[in-house]
Amino acid sequence: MNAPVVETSGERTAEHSGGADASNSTEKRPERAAEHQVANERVRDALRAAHLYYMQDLTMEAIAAELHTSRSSVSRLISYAREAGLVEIQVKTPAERISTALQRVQDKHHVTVHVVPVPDSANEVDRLERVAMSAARILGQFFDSNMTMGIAWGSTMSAVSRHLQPKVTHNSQIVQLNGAANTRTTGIVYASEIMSRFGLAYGAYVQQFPVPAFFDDPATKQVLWRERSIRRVLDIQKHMDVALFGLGTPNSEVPGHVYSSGYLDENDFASLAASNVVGDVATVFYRADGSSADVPINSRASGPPLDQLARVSRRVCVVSGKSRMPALRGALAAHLITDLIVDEATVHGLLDE
Amino acid sequence: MNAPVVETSGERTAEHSGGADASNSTEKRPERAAEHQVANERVRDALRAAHLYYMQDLTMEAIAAELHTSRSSVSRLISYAREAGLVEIQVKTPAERISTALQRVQDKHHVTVHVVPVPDSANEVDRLERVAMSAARILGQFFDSNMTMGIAWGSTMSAVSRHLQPKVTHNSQIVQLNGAANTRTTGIVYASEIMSRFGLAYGAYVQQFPVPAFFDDPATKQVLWRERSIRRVLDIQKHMDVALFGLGTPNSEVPGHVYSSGYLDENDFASLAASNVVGDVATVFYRADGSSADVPINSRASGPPLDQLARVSRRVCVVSGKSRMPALRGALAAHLITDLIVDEATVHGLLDE
DNA sequence: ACACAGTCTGCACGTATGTGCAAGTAGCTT
DNA sequence: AAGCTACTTGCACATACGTGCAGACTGTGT
Repeated sequence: MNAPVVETSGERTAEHSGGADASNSTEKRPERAAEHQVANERVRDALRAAHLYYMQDLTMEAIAAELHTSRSSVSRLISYAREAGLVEIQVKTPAERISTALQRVQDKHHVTVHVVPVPDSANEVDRLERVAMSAARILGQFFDSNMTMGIAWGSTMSAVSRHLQPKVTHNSQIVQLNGAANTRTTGIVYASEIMSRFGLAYGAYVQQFPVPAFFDDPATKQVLWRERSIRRVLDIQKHMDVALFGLGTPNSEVPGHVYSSGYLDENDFASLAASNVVGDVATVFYRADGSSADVPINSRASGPPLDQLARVSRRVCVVSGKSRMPALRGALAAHLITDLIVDEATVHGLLDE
Repeated sequence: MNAPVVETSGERTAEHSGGADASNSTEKRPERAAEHQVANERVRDALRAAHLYYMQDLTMEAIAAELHTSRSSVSRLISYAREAGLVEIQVKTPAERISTALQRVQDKHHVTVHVVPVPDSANEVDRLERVAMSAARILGQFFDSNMTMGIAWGSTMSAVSRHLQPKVTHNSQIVQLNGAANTRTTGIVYASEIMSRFGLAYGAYVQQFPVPAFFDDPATKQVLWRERSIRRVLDIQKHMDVALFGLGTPNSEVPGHVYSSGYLDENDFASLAASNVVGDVATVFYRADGSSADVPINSRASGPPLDQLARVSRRVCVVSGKSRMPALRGALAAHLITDLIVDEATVHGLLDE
């Protein structure tokens, strides 16, 4: 009932041991019940151990004595508690520690900036990895029971998905914002993997969106968008509470997934250049001033129009690397972002205006 | 500007090193500024270290390299970050883990119960200490900027105050709910110490309440209550956002402070017995059914009437030890509590109804 | 009943973190 | 400028924690 479910065809990622699996769901078979009981006790003990450890500052040795077990088991219980999201750790930045320059940026764009410290020496890959890890942990604060989160999968989201902190939620769902298929693959495996990880971490239903990232013919999109199965997903997208996305940029050394995997051809790139495009969110392109109207490719894009996106109440953007700065400025201009998770160096670039 | 301030006469507790002190506040002397700068940098580094440690899972060794310092300094920075409340750790209990019996109690009394695990073998003193520690950490979630918290000091509150987790708040205040003076001492030192610790932990202003715990003559109270200086405090009490209190009980092996320190004489005890009193909150007594009308001593008590208390939006009660069970039942009957922090054994007793 | 696979446990060891101490540093006083 | 105090730093050691491994245990299939 609470296990994550992946709808629509698509491979299911192999899961880590211990996770409840929704498949084979003949319910209430006796072993299942016993298994459930055992898992329950484990959670019980983990919760108790975590409480004693984090709230009462006991050492694991002392906790072991109280639980009549070994210290190493306690260590494992507490690890489990953390992994299962029973323990939540936040680092809070007091308001007065925010530089006035950053404050000005925040006020101007109505955005909350979460700065991720990364040494200047780090390469782009490490940088992304670390921003993604921080983002994954911050995200838990934005998502809760009864909510819908839309995800614009891509290389940044893939990194985020690999570091998600589990959190128990009920009646929540994850919806894919843009299609994944291209001329070479159906893209479903890649996108599905990302989506599944989100679903698994939050115990949320996953709504996939089985369409190409870009249509060849806008008319096809128009037609398909009238299908009820597709409209159902579009409708969920329209009502999402949180949108999570990275930024694509045509000029990065580490180009977004969309720019490097056969989604676009030479004509397309020429067209983007002609329209002065600086970036995209979920396959929808925009210019430096934030405008996205009259960019030809957008009529073939599978992602939500930017003005629709801007109506979502929380819009979380994860950005790493200075090469995405133009894209970031454009996204801010378009008011696409309410919460920005970004590495230190990129923020500094942003402040020089 | 943000330093805690203790108003009204009363000794100031010696503070730990490093704490900003509000005394001698000739502002903007150059050393102060320099000192401030240094403290600022420390917070900056601590924040960064904490971020790298808790959000990015780096080892202290790695963080030391990034910060160009030694591993031991990083260890100290992270300790500092925790002590200063820059890091917040919560252990969350998923809803489905709450037993149905407890759920019933919660629903019946409109109360959220926070169960503190304590081994049955623990003695009353340890028990109190551990409940207090948990309470202190949970409390941070209830109190924030622009809020007023009322505190009914006593032995439980004293224990809580010793374990408070600092949290940065602005424009918040702590108000004392009942007087402290008795026939033997002014009680100010003891109460002031508790209050100060709260003020220090949250950076809140402290409003003391310099009256006796119990008046000899109700008329004196009536008169004093008309004084503007007193009415100012009473007014603050009336508008508090959070009330925090323990429970007194006449029949405990570890009696509440109020019962053991010369606040009451033999006649008083006889009177309490005659009225079938089972407990008190902030010097105001009540019976098993929660009623407090016509308990003679209440007209001489310095704490807020219970019906006034019950109008506060969040009312946090900390209880440890089965001996307080009758007092707890009474307090629940009187709807005095919205959040109950209590040890496991006592909860179990509560469930047997 | 037996063998097998999967899981859990405690031990022993290795790694990571906490802390007393001596030396160093900065600001203040004389 | 010297001397003082209060504080910070890194080292070396002490403690606490994480984890591979072998044995115990549980449930399953033959």
